[in-house]
Amino acid sequence: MGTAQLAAVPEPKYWHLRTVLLRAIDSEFATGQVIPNERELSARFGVARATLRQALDQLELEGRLVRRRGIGTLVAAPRVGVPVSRREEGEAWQPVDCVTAPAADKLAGALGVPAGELVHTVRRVRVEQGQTVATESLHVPDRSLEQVPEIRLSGAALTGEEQARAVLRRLERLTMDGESRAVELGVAEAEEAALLQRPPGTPVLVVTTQFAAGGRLAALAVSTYRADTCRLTFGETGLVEVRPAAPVRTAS
Amino acid sequence: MGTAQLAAVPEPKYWHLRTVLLRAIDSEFATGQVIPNERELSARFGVARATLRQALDQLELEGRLVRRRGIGTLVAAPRVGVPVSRREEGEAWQPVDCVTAPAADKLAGALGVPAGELVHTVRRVRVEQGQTVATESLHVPDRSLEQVPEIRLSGAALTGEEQARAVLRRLERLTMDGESRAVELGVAEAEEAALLQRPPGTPVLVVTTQFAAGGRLAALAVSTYRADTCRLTFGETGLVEVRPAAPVRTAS
DNA sequence: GAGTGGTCTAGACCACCTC
DNA sequence: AGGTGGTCTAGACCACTCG
Repeated sequence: MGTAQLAAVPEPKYWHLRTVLLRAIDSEFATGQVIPNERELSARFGVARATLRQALDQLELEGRLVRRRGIGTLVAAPRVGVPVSRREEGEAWQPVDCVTAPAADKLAGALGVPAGELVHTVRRVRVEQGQTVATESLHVPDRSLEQVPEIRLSGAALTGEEQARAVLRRLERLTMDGESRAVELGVAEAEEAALLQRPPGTPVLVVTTQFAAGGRLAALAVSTYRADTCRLTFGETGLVEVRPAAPVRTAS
Repeated sequence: MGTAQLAAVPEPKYWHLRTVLLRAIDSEFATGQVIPNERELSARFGVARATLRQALDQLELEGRLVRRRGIGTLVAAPRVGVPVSRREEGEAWQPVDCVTAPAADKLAGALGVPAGELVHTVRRVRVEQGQTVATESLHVPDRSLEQVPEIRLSGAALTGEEQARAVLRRLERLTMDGESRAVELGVAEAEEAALLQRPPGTPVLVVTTQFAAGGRLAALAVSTYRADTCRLTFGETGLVEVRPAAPVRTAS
């Protein structure tokens, strides 16, 4: 008779380890507390250090652990809820600099303008609770600002940050029809990783926002949020205070 | 792909490898094409297989590669845009089953009802282009449906799927005030991973949706989307087509 | 059976931090 | 100096897929 053996295969050691460690940090450790070091844990569980690290990698991806070189591995704080919308974001984002240059092919295609068109790219960072949680490149074709009077402060050369503020102020005067967003998983490359104070390869949530004005694409923002510390929130804020602290698994 | 030199420098080998491989799959390989196997690549680049795998891990996390045991490593197709909203989702989700049980502490807390309250949990999967891209647990406290007449089809016992459809139909008749969403990174555990046809530990985008009716939380949905293949889209759909990406070719 | 990716080991050295 | 996590090696065996 057909004996269907589905669970005949034992689960990998690193996955079992993850489960054990997850229970441990949920019950025996407090946020911010340092857990035993990797060499001790691997000895205690009787596995190679690489195997233990595989389990820690998982928990770090889930935002449950933070590893600090030279320090140790800490239990992570719950993720911060970060509202994603143009409202009430004014204070959250800090302009860093701005470059104005002809658009490369790829960027021009994404903006729907001819290659070589002049585009302002504003770089901003978002700081939440004293920590940089996101960086953004906001691309604004110069033609989008044609109707908006230019802002001239002085004859002196503007710093990058001043240029950024000038572009943002002009953009604010545009009446926007709406926004369209996409969210996907990515990794931070060198420059972004540095701004986020994380090593290259750090997982990030990439939010692409299209701003429409006059039925056309007026600007494009590419924001990258630290996936380990951020929970992006959308829609009516403060609808219900309830927050599912941990992912809710079915209670069968 | 060419045998590139590894610059002996500050950045880790695996990160440099990732860059080299990324350029290669962008320029020399088509979607769906199998790249050389790990042992050959590690030999060609003069690194240990584990190091090469670290680079492939990154590219897989970015959704650029797909690894299939026994087959090889393939260049992934661009991510699918998946609209996230209650509109036009009717067809996308397929009910699987439904369990009705008293809420455990954690779930009750998330729903804002007393522990032990009767809660319907509808399990659904979302199929896009023939592939399961998401699973969802939709939690509906029975008290939310009090005002909606129960649907009685027969005296016979209903299958899980029939129960699910019944709950969904009743839920549809509620007038909703709005929805509030959060998106964060997670990993799929055993059951979810199986539904998504992926191994445990697979990165997923977890979307938590709160449905409000009458100023109260009427239902809570926890949806997990495959992070490797999905790009979640919000807001006005079809505003402008987003997708800078790279030239897409397909292997025959 | 041959080839693939997945897991695991037991080391080694490095970069970073604190004392 | 001593401890931590980060990187890297050179193997080994396993699970899966295919011809």
